[in-house]
Amino acid sequence: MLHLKNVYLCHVITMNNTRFATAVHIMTLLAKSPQEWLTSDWMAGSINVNPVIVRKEISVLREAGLIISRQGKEGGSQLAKNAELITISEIYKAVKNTEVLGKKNQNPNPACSVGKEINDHLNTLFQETDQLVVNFLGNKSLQEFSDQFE
Amino acid sequence: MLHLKNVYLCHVITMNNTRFATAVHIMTLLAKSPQEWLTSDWMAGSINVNPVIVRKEISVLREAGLIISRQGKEGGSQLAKNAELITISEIYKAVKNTEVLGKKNQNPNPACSVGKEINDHLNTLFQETDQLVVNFLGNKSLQEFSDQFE
DNA sequence: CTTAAATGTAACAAAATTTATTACAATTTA
DNA sequence: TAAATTGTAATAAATTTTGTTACATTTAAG
Repeated sequence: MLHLKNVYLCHVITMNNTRFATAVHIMTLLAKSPQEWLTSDWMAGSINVNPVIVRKEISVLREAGLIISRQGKEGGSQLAKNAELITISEIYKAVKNTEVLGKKNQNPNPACSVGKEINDHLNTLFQETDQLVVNFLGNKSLQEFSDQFE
Repeated sequence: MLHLKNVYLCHVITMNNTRFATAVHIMTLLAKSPQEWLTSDWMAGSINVNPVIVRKEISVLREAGLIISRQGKEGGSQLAKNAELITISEIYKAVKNTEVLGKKNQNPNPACSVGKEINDHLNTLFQETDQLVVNFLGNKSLQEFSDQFE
């Protein structure tokens, strides 16, 4: 039997979370009120999550160049560019932190011919799948998405 | 000795981000040794995870009709059909229990026009994306995948 | 008949990740 | 100066994922 002692090294942040849904919600709110400076507290009330969660996600979207913010009284956030010019894939790429097919096992057995190569082949498959999703979302604009709402 | 009927209920395998990777690893091992009965302990040694994790995943793959198992001494698992006839999407669908774009927020504010509709529109987007991935993986056979290994 | 090796799976424990909360400095307007 | 807000660190709570133990059951072989 080929049994290695298990080593717990996995610190990969995964995507079993609401970050994409939260980010799309934020971006839709901003797209619906392009002239206003929406506050994190107000957006948190629409999403129904803690305002600090919203501020953290805004921080990520801002670093991706999708949002601008201003501090202080009368502060808030706006889209950095027209919603026609923002694709859903930009939002996805900003918040994405794992591949769509999940994570790989960390220490497959190198003494086994399958264990030795599996992660190389899974990497190829996972990356191709990610690219497919990015291309798909790249054809959808934030404007189109937000236009669906009444 | 009590002879209780051994009923295997409550199959809830919780969300597992390495589940697809583990399942593909198992299926590749089986595809590489089509006439052997591989044991869960041996496969666990190749993947380098706990044997019970492997048995749980085998149970799911068996229910999906992809694997057959036999118990007792000399027991183990085999593919239920030729690797040419198994697609990667079948493996994906068997183990998948979340959408590729993640989770949705559970209680967006129904008093907000965006909060009220967001999950309907996200559902459409998430389902379309899932279908895209399934179609992509449906064009790849297990045989092709395992043929990549030396 | 007995023993050994394997599956099947429940129950529980541990680890990792995600989400929420608290606190407060800094910024900005009035 | 006061009020409202962002930005972020630190930490706690909740949830999910992964691992472990235990043991009934099944099967082959001596």
